[in-house]
Amino acid sequence: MRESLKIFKALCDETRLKIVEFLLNGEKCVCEIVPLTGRTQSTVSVHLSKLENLGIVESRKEGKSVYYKIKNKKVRKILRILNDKMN
Amino acid sequence: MRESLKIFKALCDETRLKIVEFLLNGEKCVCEIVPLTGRTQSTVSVHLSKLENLGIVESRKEGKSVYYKIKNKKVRKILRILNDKMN
DNA sequence: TTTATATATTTATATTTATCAATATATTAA
DNA sequence: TTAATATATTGATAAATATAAATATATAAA
Repeated sequence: MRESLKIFKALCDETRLKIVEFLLNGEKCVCEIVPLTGRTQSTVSVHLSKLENLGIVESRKEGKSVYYKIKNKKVRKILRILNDKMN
Repeated sequence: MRESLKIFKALCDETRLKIVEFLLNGEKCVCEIVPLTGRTQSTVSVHLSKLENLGIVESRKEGKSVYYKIKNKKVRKILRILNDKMN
């Protein structure tokens, strides 16, 4: 699948978009991501897997916790443009 | 719905992405868009409606033909970034 | 007016998707 | 080792989606 289509498929769901926008602030623990979304832990885990499979985020394990961060640089650029009030 | 989510929902389907990328070259007639996609006329028409409802494109009628063009400026920017080979 | 053409709408269907509950796995603490 | 905690996986289900065929509508041509 083309990278651009991967990015759009990753971000076309409200829950995943919210997660990725949260990760714009830097690496976050799953335990922080779950309450942010208002979804169950299993649902969020599925979304994170999907984001990782699409190459949008990457994860790192530390003890019992798992941390996710944005991997794809174009995602940052795109979200910056979209969240900019100007133009 | 937020504009960013609208854009991602518009472009997360291969057929719609192909259509919108084609429209980057300027206004096009439906009769040109249909064969490009490899889908039936009715399917393409449904996709064009969806793109219009999401505020991504706009249409103009001229005789028996209908022409579509990109309306949302951010869509152009985003696709430019994604189709750029450089990082 | 009748016919042909371009596009839109409707209906049906198969596939994909988001979600949650339940369970599994891995790691740390007791 | 056992219990507690964090995250992932699985299975079930309801909702959304993409698609095509059939039909409707609008316009132009004969």
